[in-house]
Amino acid sequence: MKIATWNVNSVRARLPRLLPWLETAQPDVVCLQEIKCLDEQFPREALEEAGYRVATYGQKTYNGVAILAKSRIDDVVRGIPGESADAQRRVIGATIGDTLVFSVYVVNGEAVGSEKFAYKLDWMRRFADYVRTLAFSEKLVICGDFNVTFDDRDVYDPAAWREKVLCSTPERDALKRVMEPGLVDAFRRFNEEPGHYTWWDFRTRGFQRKQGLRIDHFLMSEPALAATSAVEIDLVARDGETPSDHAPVIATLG
DNA sequence: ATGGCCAATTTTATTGGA
Repeated sequence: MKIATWNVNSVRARLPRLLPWLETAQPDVVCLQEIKCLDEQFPREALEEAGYRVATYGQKTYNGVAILAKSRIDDVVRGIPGESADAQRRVIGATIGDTLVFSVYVVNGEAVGSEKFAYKLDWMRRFADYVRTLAFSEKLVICGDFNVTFDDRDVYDPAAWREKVLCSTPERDALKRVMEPGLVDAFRRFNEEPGHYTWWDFRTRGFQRKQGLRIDHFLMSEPALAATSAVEIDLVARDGETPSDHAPVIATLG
């Protein structure tokens, strides 16, 4: 089974890239972030015609997450349980077969010390409290755009980014708290080398200059990790016409 | 040091992204 995560930066704008990519990559499950539309605006019919069932948690203009799957999507959880109805829509989870899958879009944070940065740390703490309640003895896959790098290997210019947003110690500590109950950065089980990125800045032509960050991750419980044979970044999907600024990441289980 | 690109809406500017 292939599970993919992709921050598509608007699902409606990206549909001309998403549909052929599904045809080529043939993922069984796709976790989308930044769909940037209401549930009723989601291109559900086109994706169902492509062979996927759809669960969305959309929001106007900003944020919004979704899960696509070729098989049944059960027990859908939208948002962090307990948060208000008008909360930013950043997480959706569901049971697919024997695996609990979450699509997560962590707050960007703008700049270290800003109001949005404080909100990011608060959101991550609330998410960590929720994650703590999940079953780590089962196959648990929490993937998405975490907007945090783990270490210098994930950063094209570590000196320039030192303690900047996406690379700061408080954010990295917040991510560690999410993982603390028993989740692993699955990508690093297969590749220890620096220079593997999942996001590149449009403005600086970062992709063409190979200047990016690794901020899209697969966090897995040990049972999920044990079933995983590969975690790969799809650079082809980031190239070409009208790409997202993020590449998809694909985990192969079983 | 600065800005650059992209998407959506508030649309011919602004906001947010990272």
